[in-house]
Parts: sequence; C-alpha cells; structure tokens
Amino acid sequence: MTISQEIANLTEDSGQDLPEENVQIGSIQGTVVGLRYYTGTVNRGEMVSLVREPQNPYDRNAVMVANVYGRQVGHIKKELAAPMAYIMDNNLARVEGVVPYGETNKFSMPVNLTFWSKEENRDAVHNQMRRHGFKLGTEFKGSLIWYSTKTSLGRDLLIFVTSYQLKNAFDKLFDDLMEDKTREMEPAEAVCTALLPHQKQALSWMTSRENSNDLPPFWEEKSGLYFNVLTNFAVKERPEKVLGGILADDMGLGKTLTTIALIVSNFHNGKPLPLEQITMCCRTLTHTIVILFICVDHEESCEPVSSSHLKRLHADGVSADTIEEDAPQKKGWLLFCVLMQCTLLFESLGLARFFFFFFFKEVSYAQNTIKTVVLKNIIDQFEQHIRADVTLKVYLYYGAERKRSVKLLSEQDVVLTTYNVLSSDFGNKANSPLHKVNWLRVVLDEGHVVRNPNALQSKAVLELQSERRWILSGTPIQNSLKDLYMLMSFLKLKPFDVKEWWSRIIQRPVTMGDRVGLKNLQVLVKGITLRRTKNSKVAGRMLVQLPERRVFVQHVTLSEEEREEYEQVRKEGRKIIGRYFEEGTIMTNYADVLAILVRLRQYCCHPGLVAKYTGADDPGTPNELREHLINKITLVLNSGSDEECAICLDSLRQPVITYCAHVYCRPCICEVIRSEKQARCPLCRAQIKTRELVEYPGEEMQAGAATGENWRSSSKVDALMSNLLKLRQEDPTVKSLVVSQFTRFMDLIEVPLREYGFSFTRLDGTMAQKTRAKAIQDFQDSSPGNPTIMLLSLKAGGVGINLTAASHVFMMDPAWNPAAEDQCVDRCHRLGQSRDVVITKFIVKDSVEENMVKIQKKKQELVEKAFGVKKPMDLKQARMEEIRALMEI
DNA sequence: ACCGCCGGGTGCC
DNA sequence: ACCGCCGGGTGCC
Repeated sequence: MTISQEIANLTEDSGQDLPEENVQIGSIQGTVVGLRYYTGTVNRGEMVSLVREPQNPYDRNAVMVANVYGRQVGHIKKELAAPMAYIMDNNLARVEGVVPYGETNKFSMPVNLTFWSKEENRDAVHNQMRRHGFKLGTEFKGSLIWYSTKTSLGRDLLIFVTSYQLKNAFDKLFDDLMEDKTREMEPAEAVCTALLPHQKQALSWMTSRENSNDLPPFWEEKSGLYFNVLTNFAVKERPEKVLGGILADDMGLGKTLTTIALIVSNFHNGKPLPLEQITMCCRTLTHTIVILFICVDHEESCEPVSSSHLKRLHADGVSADTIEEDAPQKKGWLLFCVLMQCTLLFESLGLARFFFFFFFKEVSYAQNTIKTVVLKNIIDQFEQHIRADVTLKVYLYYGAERKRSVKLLSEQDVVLTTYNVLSSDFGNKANSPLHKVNWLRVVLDEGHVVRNPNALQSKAVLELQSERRWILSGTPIQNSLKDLYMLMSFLKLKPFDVKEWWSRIIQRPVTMGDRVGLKNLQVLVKGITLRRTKNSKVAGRMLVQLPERRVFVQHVTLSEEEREEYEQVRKEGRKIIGRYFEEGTIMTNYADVLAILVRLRQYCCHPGLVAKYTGADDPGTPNELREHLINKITLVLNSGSDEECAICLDSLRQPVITYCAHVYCRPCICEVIRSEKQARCPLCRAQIKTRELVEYPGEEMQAGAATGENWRSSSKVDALMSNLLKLRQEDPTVKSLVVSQFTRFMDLIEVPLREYGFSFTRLDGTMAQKTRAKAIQDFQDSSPGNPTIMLLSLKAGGVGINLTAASHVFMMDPAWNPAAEDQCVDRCHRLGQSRDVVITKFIVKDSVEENMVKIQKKKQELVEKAFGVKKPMDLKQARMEEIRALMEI
C-alpha cells in the first residue's frame, strides 16, 4: 500500500463506481421511443446515457434516454424498461447505450444496450431479462468502440498494446500535435521581474487561451453544426468557451510568476489590469474583476498528511493518541514541526537518547498556521514581482476575522484563500461570499490536490462562478486518471465534466488499453495543457540548462588549543542542559539551549566570535528570568545564526520573542494566537498574547570581534585561506562566494583576505540597498581590479540576487535549514552561470557541526517519510506512472 | 407511423 | 351486426 493509495482509499468511493472493474456481461438491442417530444438529438454511433425515472407518473419503471449534453432524447420502450429498471435500481449492472443507426427517425430509434457489472451479477441480470422475455447476447462489442460505426463490428479494436507500443504511438502523436507554444509575450509594465523565455511563452499561451474566441478544443463548425472531432458528437448550439487550462510546468519553472504576469497583463480585451500608480489613476471597473487564487501547501509537500503518517511518526516513539482523526492533515504537520524542533535540539547536543523524551499532550493548536505561511509566500511573490510604484489590491481571505463581504471581495484585484476556507464557507450553506462573486479568473494553485470529486472542497471549487479557470500543478495526475476528471470538471470542458462521459470516452478505454482511448486522452490533455520540464527544449535548447553543481565537504580538525576551549564550553553546556532535563524545564529554557548551541557553533568557526558568556545565573524573579532569556535569544539572533521558526520550519521572518522566550515568525505566531481561544506557545504551552510578543530589534553591528592587533586565525579560517590561495594560483579570474551565518565571522575573515592581497566585497543584511547593489555590481564585473571574493551572509538579500560571476562557494558553517544553503548557492548557480559550480562546505570534526549535518539528513528523511516523496510503487501505481510519463505530466 | 391500435361506421354480390 | 371489414384518428413513459 502506498501512501497515496491509502489516501485514495480513504477518500474515494469504491466498487460500483469504478467501471473499469466491471466487465461486459451482455448486450441487447432496444428501442428509444417518444423522440418527437424531446429536443435531444443523437448522431450515428453516438453514445447515450440511460437514466432511471422512478417518479414518472405513467410508469415507475421508466428509463429516460439522454444524449451527451444531457438533453432528453426519449424513453426506453416500457416492456424493456421494466427489467432494466430492476437491474439498475438494484445496482446489478450499469447499462450503457449507443445508437447504431436510425438517428434521423422521427418517432423511435434503436439503441444498443450494453450491460456492465461484476462477474458475480451476471446470472442475476440474465435471469431478470429472461423473465421479461429478453435474451442478452454478445453481438455488440459495446460502447468501448462507440467512436466509429465503421469499425464498431470489428474486434480488432480491443487490442491490448504493450507499454512500448503505447509509448511509440504516443511519441508520434505528440509530434503531430505539437502546436506552436513557442510564441513569446512581454508582460505588462507593472511586472518588474524579467521573465525568462519559457515564461514569456507560457504567458503568451495563457493569454491566448483566455482571449481566444475560437471554439473550445476539439470542436469544429461544419455546415451550421458544431462538431466534436474527438467524440463525433455534433450540436446545434455553439459550445461554451473554455477559457483557461492547465499550466503543468515542472516545479521551479515559475508557474506563480507566470500567473502573476497573466493577472496583471491580461485584464479585459487583452489589456493590462489598470493599476493604481503612485500618481493615482482612476480605476474604472466594468464588472467584477477579482481573481481568486487558491493555494495549498507548498509545492514540495503536495501530499496531504494522512493518519497513516501519524502512525509512522508514532513508530518513532511519539504518542499520537491525542490527535483527532478529523484533522489529521493539520495536526500531522504540526506534530511534524514540533518533532523536528525537538530532534534538532537534542541531537545537536549529543543527547539523542532524550529524543522524543517528552511530548505535548495537546497538539490541537496552530491548526491553520501552515496555510498562512504558504499564503504569505504567495503575497511575497506578488510584492517581489510587481513594481513597487503600482498597487495591486490583494486580499487574504483567511483566518477567523476574514471579512465575509461580497462587496469587499469584489473590489479586490486578487483574493487569496485556501481550499479549507473555501469549503468551510461552502459548507455553511448560503453564506459563502466567494460563491457570490462572479470572478474574472479562478486559479487553483497546486490544483491536483482537488481530486476527489465527492469531497466537499471539490464541490466548493466546482461551484465557483468564473469566466476563466486555471489549474497550476506540476503533477496534474497524482494517483489515477480520475484525478484528471476532476480537472476537466473544473474547466467545464464538455462533455468530460460529466462523470459518465469521462468514464466511457476516456477512463475505461484507457484503462482497458485501448489505443484510440489513449489517443483521445492525449489530444484532450495536449489541447489544454502547457507542460515543460526542466529538460524540455525550446528551439533545440534546454529550457533551463545549468552547469554542474558539485558539493565537497572538507573536514576541519581543530587545533589542540581550540579543541580544549571547545570541550570546556561543551561540558558546561551539557551540564546546564542536563539540569534542565532533570527539572523538566528544557522547553522553558529554550533560549538558553539555543545560546549554548550558538556558542558551540561559533567556537567551530573562530573563538573570537564568541561573546563573553554570562553563565547560567540563578534566576531571580520570573520577570528577571524572562528578561535574561530574551537578552540571550536576541544575542543568538544578532549573531546572524539562521534559526528556524518552529511553526513554518523555515528561516525566521520578522522574528518575535514570546514571553516564554521562544522565537517565531511574527505572522506564524500571530496566526496561532488568532486561531485559538486560549492561545498557548507551541513549544512550551505557556499562555501567550499578541501584545506580549517582543520584536527582535534587528541586526545590529556587534561591538568588536577582535579584528585588530589581537587577531588570530582559526583552523577553519586557515582551511579557507589555503583553498582561496590555491584557486588564485590556478586561475586568478575565478571568483568565490564565502558564506557564513555569522556576520562577525565575516569581519574576522576580512583580515587575512586583506593580508594576502585579495580584492573582495561584502554583502550582508545590514547594508543599505544602495551599497548592496554596488557590491553586487562590482562583484559581477569581470574586468581586472574588481573583487574576486564576496563575503556573503547566508540570508542576505532576496531570492533575486544574481551572483553568477562566482563559480566557487565556500560554506563556512552549516545551517539548520538545508534549503537556506541551497538558496544561497542558487544565487550563483542559476541562469547565466557558465562554469561548473563547486561548493565546499567546511565541517569541524567531532563537533556540533557534524551533528548538524546528520540532522540535515535526518530531516530530509523525515520529510520524505512524512510526505511520501519516495514511495515504493506497486503495479497499479507503476501503470499510473507509465501513463503519467507518457502524457508527460 | 409506408406501422399497430382504437373505436365508429357500416354491412350480400 | 353479441360479428368482420373498412378507413380515419392517432401515437412515449
């Protein structure tokens, strides 16, 4: 059982609803009567659906016949309807109809009826029919081959092709169908980020899909009728436009950026969204133009956490009995975060035996916090990519205090919310403002998470009124072809938005290995999807082609003197922490623990980094204790250490300190407080209040690491210098980034750099915007005399910083968060980098640093375990993977 | 429906 | 004439 299957089993209906598990148990020709009373028409070879009509006043056995568009065609003749009604009502079989000929008849027409059911129902069905004088035969191969009357008698269509054949067939098709998706489009001026070529292509494609007046995919106009080339259906009415589609680019290709560009670039009539300039231009809105952006967990963690994950964690020694089943997702996350935090603390102290020593009785807080973090990320993206002098009205429809005003929502340019909020509003019938607005555009971020059509959130999504609809997803098919059905349903791509037709035309043929079915699926997906992977090629060139990235770990041995000092600090630290354990106050003394850790890490880098240790003074009054701890944690943060927020597990943003001396991102902890009646600290369960949160004052320049005459080197600095000197000797043009979390360490490194005549520059969080830009510019300039080394603080600057001039990165000290290190490397290993990038990580042997590396790995494993990133594949799964690979989705 | 069925008109050849 | 036959009216469930 894979995790995704477990989830699927939890949520999906079974048995009767899976037609692919049914077999054809017989068929018979019947008659559709009463044609002249209804408007529904059919074509030769077209499928019809049979619907029981128990309320019919003339015959409670009535079986109504409808065409693909749901228009009634007629009824099944009453004699036949009688046994059929019994079979249908008792779920003995599904009956499907195809009209083989006589499509122009005025009064009645034949219909080939095919009965599908489980083998065990075969006799019951046959007997029931026989009792009414009907004999089921096998003369029709059934609706599987509805699509061509010419071949409907042939048997050769039931060919089960091998996956190899499938792939070949697909590749061929793919070439034929490759439409031009390479046209580029410039975004509106309000977008300040330069789009990459493939993003401009996506923008162009999305824009054309929104503005096009063309018929929806697969429709053609033929002599006054609208003809669906995919299905052979024809209708008189022009089919409804499908404005939108699926943007299924791989992770990291910038789906969000492209969508933001689309939002501002394609408003009405292909014109950009009129944005408020600083100079105030009047915004005239002709109709509701709000865009709903629905987002869920971050891309990497798209698998919801199910109760099975909790069980896994349980196996690691954690009691999960307090976790209610109804919200396993949220609680799983939370549990996960807390565990992570504990792991880090204990393991880094070599106290692994205390691993999960304690656990919180109550983990029901902060249920929604993680969502906030994701939403916050998206808002950040808007801020990052939209020019600062234009105002986009973005409303975060989230949290208990969200304003449920249709008017307010209608006035926004963008409304962000989560699937949870949407469905909880939708559940409270008649009071869902999101469902009362006519949106211009609805975008489902990570749209594949909405995949079970029976789930409330799916229904809520489907009920949204919108002109244009988009699905963003790196993996639109998560688990089964059915996932796609939900997406078609959302896009209102007729007739696939109705389960029966989706099943009969696509789902069943494909699962049975029918190649025409597969072809149709391909055409269908291709027509509405833009999908590129990192390996996709544009005009023969890789979409994103990056040079190699190699990581080396260089172990550093401390000198005897350094080792002595280190051991002494470690012993002291263990003593103090050991006492906290005995007292059971480890979490209340969190700040102290952190401070000890930071000191150890600093010793690994350079003894001169370490601030004078004040010792674990006996606390006086509780207030004094708090003050003491707050000072301590401020010290930790001031050192530049990359601490994590225990709620979002990411690097701290706008850090605040609680009275109980725990540090969180302000938005994260505020959300916790908001969502709880009696807010408690996630780490120690002390009561917390918003007004008691203490702002972290921000990085201050620390007085004097000894950079003057007292300067001495350290083993790590020596290791760095020998690397740099060797590099310079080999190739003087090579540029390097020297990265540390401790800004004062950077001060210290400056000394030998100067001494050896290196030209260097520096970038850290304390620098003014202007100075930073200058530093980057100088460094990027390759002309002689410009710096070849940049001292970079791990968290300096936004994601956008471009340091491609560097091809070597020296990570001076490990971070808690591997992602932070990766992001840092990304600043030079990105588009524009021409050389291979070599990353050297210095790790001090037998030290807290080695433990941190272990933790990084463990954390990765835990993440994988919890989110099922690496899951074993069984056969069904493998089949799914195959299809997914074939479809390139 | 160029059918079937119903029910009124009609009634030797 | 309590039938047969004719031909008009009519027609899903």
